[in-house]
Amino acid sequence: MPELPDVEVFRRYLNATALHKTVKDVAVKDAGVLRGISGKKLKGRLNGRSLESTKRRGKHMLAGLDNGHWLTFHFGMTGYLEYFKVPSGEREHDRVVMEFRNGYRLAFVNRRKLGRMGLVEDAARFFAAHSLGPDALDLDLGNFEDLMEGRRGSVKPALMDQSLIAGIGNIYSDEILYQAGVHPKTPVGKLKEEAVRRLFHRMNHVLKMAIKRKADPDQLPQTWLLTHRQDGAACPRCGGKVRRIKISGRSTYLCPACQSKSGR
DNA sequence: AGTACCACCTGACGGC
DNA sequence: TGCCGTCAGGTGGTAC
Repeated sequence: MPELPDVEVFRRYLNATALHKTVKDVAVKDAGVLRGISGKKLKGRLNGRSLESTKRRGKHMLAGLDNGHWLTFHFGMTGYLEYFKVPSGEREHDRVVMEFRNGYRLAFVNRRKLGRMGLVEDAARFFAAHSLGPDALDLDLGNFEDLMEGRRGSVKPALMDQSLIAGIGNIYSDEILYQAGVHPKTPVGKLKEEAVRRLFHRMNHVLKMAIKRKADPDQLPQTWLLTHRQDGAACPRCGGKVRRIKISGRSTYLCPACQSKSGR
């Protein structure tokens, strides 16, 4: 699930729920998701503190504590946040749960344990340690053109390279390429100037629209490829067949009729 | 520099 | 029904 739009939705969710509340206790249900800190230490550092702000870069989210330190979240493929007072039923995938003095809890939920949480003093150093490039939504056309300039491989791996541009994953890279009419295997160097511009504009459009629709696939336009990710499905634009191919082991969906390798 | 593959995890689904 | 392989939107490390 979590690419840039999803993480942005989580960030706004935390802003709307768990800010400015004093932490009473922290339950680390699975220390395996922690990085760089033990469960005991995390607990000690959070108790009595509160979350005062949030920031996001790509798929990473940080929550600023009232002592200047940062709680870090990465959601992996199945992570999300949930704020609640009374647990409804079994909560077997909660990995870390913070409890506040008001009786509410914020759970870091992660079915597959591919997500990560940590605590750092320096946000910039954290981003650097993960080799994160600029956030996809912080770029202007000139930045984007500069990043593509001199890039060697195919365009899809470039869009997904977090050290180049942070935030775009498998799903949204396919969507951006589809809307721009560019084949995912097109070498970046072969993209016409006009195609690079289209990619930039579609990137912004897709990410912003997805955030607006809460990154909920059910609310995303039926004209998008996203809602037709199935081999043999009808392309919403031309009625041709959507195909699934593999690019470095990841499923890639495209409409071969709409997406040309020449980059047009 | 860029790509492919594996590992890390759990669960859903289709075929037999 | 049970078993098996495959697939799923994440990253990090290694090998080429």
